[in-house]
Amino acid sequence: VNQDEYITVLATHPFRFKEILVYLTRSPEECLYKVVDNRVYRWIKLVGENLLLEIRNREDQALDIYFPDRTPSSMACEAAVAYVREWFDLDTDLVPFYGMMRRDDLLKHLVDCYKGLRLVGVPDLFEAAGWAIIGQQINLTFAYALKKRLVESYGVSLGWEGKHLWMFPEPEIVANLTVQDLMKLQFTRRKAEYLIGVAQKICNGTLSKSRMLQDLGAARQQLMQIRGIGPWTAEYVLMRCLRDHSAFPVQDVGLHNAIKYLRGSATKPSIEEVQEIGACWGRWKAYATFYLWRSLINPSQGTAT
DNA sequence: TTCCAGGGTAACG
DNA sequence: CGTTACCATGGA
Repeated sequence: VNQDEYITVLATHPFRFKEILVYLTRSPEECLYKVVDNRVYRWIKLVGENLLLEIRNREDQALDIYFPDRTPSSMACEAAVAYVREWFDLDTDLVPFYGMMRRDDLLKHLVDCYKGLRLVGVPDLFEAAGWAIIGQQINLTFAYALKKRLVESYGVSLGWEGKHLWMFPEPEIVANLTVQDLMKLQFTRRKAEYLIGVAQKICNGTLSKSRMLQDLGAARQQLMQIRGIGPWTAEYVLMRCLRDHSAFPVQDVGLHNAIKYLRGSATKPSIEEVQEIGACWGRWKAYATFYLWRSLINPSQGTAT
């Protein structure tokens, strides 16, 4: 391909890129990708080089990937396609998920609102685990601020057409930081220790995405044994990085709030209630959770009126 | 001012 | 063992 050419990637039906864009643009503080005129820009790391992607909608059921930075090799093109398919979960058949939603008292109102929305992933393991650790216990505003400081302090910035975008720091860099380095960015001592610890495990090969993908049950066990990774963080990584659609972060406050709003309730559900509700979602717990997160962006939709 | 945030650990009793 | 304090800041 040359710079004016592109690759078309098909998605299973139904697919709505617009819904993905709503999720991608939920925070103006996001620093790892940019959305301009309904096009998504982000650098991805390949074997020996970085590649800028521009992702555009194409009719209803497909995306076009452009390469504004340079003409990639055919191998790089394949990697880009694989990345986009994984990032936006283009290959999942959502029909059975919608069947489940329509039978579910809580979710049935959301099917028509968000039809075609995919579970947006975080394909890079360190980015996924790091983001989860950063997000523990603090509000999303502060979480995005912490991530931005980390990225702009220890990540790499790459430019194009006068603009620039950051890449999440390499685990090799973070593994060699001190707790004090991260505390300067307003990480708590604990958060700093957790993040550095996970970076070290990824560096020395103890923690590997490809190995965890071979056995998701074993992956859950391994994640939970890591200091700083409890049940919520383990399920979060399974859900967004390892693409386990049955992963279920029961402790998630966002999930609790979404259930509260949809029920028109004054109080959040107990953990036991969330377990009970989630039991009806079968192998789609992660997808159901993601759709409920989506409902928090525009809380007016989906509620009984 | 107080309380809660997309939790988890360590120190209690 | 179950329970509690603590983190560290922003927003409601």
